[in-house]
Amino acid sequence: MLRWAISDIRSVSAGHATIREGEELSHAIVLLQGFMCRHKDLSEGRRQITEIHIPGDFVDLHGFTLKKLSDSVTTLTSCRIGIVPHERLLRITETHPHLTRLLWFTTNLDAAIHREWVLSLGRRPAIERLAHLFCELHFRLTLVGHAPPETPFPLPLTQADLADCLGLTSVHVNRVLQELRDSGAVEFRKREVTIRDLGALRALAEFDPAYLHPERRPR
Amino acid sequence: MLRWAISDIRSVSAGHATIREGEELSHAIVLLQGFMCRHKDLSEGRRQITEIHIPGDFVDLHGFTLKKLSDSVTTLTSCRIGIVPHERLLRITETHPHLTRLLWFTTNLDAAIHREWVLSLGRRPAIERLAHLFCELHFRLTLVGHAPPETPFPLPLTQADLADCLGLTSVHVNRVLQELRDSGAVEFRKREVTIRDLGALRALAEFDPAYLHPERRPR
DNA sequence: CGTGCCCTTGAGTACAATCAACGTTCGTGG
DNA sequence: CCACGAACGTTGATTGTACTCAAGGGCACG
Repeated sequence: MLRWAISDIRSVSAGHATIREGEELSHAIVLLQGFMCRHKDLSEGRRQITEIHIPGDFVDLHGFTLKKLSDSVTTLTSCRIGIVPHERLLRITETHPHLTRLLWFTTNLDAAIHREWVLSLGRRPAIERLAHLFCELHFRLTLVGHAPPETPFPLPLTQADLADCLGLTSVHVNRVLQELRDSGAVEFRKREVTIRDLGALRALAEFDPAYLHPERRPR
Repeated sequence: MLRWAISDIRSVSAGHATIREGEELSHAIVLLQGFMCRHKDLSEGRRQITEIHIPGDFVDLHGFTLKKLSDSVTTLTSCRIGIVPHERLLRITETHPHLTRLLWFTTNLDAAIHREWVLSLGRRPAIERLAHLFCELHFRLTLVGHAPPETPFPLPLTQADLADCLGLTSVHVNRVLQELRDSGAVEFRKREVTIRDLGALRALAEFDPAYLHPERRPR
């Protein structure tokens, strides 16, 4: 059913600004392969990433009702994306209430992730922020089968990207990453995360996956 | 139509935890009068407010698809709230696609506000965060006719509440508030905001109301 | 085998936190 | 009506987390 909604599949290269803030949208994008991020930019090069997208995510489904985004979407790696015309989404809302609620659910999930990030940025110190981000991505990747348990999983972000997720500088991320490595909880090297002690990592981050609503996911 | 969805109207006193994290929901709440906030809590009393709700807001519409919230909702003042059973929302999604998209839109608006907060918390210094929050609330209150232009408008938060919105301590909020007052842009006293120079305030905050999508609001 | 991107380290600084005390306002009950 | 207590706001002194600036190293890719 959702497969039917995809009108086209495309490849996009890494570092490509797929959607720019303020653009008028006529279709939505499902990420099929690769990593993307949503971000907002301020003067003087200040940049804040608002979400990391992994395969399976709709990256701009909220654009179906908003029509214009107030943030941008950029590829972190080369990606394969599915194009879903708003017109087909409109038809789904007219004829498939259940599917509509499912789509609505996925945007609400994004919002729940945003709120967790607000909490991190507002109230967690740098080391907990990093730990929490690793927990979140590990959990989400596991849900879609992209993080084999107990092995390193790919996370194609630079330390500067991590800094833009966490409201830090890359210099500080570098130091905190070393702290995490020394603590034995988790390592991040060459765009790969190796979790050494998941329990310790989650405890440090006060990570509770409930906000990701794994029990209500389709498929 | 939305009026019909409300099964009951209730009064709630100030400081009342209306919804607690993890509760199973069977109805949604529209705020008719008063102020509420959504927040998440961490160990050792750390608290982060994730959104301020004003009259007209659905405070937990995302709970319709998520069923369990990962945050709590608390009244800031005494409030009048409308109860909207999920069962009626379900019926709306089955029979009124347009209205469904409208409800979906409002939850996407919440997410857009969350993203702006992520940006503030991650990349704006304290004074800009405060300025931006005042801009946001002024703009939203104006949209629903609760902030007469050019006069003080009520904002029933303590400095500690502001701190919990902005990821600061109340001590620091106090100092930054004085700075803002001295700058001539805005004053906050006795739970009232007086904007002295809206242009300067918005410039300081780099406030662009586009993310609030005023053009797509119903009513 | 350079050139650019990313990571690492060091030294000095600043913004915001903590700790602590005191002031103000307001509601309540004696 | 005044006395008291609680909640909120203000101020000062000190500390610490994270930033800035700066320089150097590793590595991949052309």
